[in-house]
Amino acid sequence: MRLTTKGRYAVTAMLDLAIHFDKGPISLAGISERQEISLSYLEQLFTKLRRKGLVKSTRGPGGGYSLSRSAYDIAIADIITAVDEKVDTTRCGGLGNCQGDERCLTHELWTSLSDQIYSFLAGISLGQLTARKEVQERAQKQTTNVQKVKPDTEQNEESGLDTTSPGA
Amino acid sequence: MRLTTKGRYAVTAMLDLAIHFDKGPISLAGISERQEISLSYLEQLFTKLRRKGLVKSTRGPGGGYSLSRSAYDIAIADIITAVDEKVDTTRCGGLGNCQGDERCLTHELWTSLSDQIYSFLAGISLGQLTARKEVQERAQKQTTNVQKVKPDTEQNEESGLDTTSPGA
DNA sequence: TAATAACTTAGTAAATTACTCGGGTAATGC
DNA sequence: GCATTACCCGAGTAATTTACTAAGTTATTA
Repeated sequence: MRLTTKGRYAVTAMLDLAIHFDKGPISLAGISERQEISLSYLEQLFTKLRRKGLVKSTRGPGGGYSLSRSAYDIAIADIITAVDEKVDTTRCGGLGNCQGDERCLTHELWTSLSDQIYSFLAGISLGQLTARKEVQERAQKQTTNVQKVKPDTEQNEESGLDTTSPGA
Repeated sequence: MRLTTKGRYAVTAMLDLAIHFDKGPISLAGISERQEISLSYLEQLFTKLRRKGLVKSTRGPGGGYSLSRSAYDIAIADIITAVDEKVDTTRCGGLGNCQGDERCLTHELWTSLSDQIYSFLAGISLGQLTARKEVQERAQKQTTNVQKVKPDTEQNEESGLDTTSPGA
């Protein structure tokens, strides 16, 4: 299976969306800040996620993205296949032409591994993840961290430079 | 987890070794022909496999490699970790510093996925694979195919050029 | 001592990944 | 209605990794 940072970023971003579901559309700029993912890269990922029907978008000021259905109806496998195209560990892409026209010695091994991974990721939903305690705690922390770095909305750049710095 | 053709080649080569275990040391040249893997690349892989103690080598004519222990005591996971270094799907390599010093939102998800994959591959031995019917059949075919291509041992290059060619 | 085959190191083309850049376009609020 | 916000889209690109080659050296056997 193709498991790269692309898939990881996509899942992280979708989880951010699921966590802030109650706050209306979530801007990519916000996700970018909280999860430290480049905005342009997020745009690419969300184009795919939208085309696969996992999210819907709202344009204009106050706009952003939201989940197209319940977080409990979106499996991690859905997200990864949406951005990574295929979940497959074989060389031949499951076609069985790994060695000339024939299957290679280990063809069946990789197909059953692929099945295994897919089942695992298909069995976990975004909703389940949001319910986990460590996820909630970390999400809380991320929100306050971002607020600390950007006190208001970067209107006056020197506002944070007091003598009593929050420091350590 | 890092699952590339490198790991796949290593498993295929080791399986070839396990299948021809009874024929004494197996040369990399033979594996290269049967499995269609570049000889130099095999040499690199077997350097790692030897250092990890999975195979032992015999130098000189008639030499080659053989499994260092029973094929039933070598798990697929052993082979892949030997050549790919790590079985891990996290970005941080399991260190937990995926986002600054902290863990990212999805850290635990990837660690449990990694565990899942590892367990699967640790539960399958080379010996189990050799026992499978389709593997045996395919191995048989590979041997005869190679013999057809190289009738004797390429001593006289023109020997195959008869008027009654074997053709289709 | 000549052939064989393991061993070793260095390098490299091709592919992929993870981005950036620059320009759109639709919706909203003043 | 016009500025702003934020989605939308495609092309390009630096860095990394993969898969592989080249060119040797060392050990063993006949």
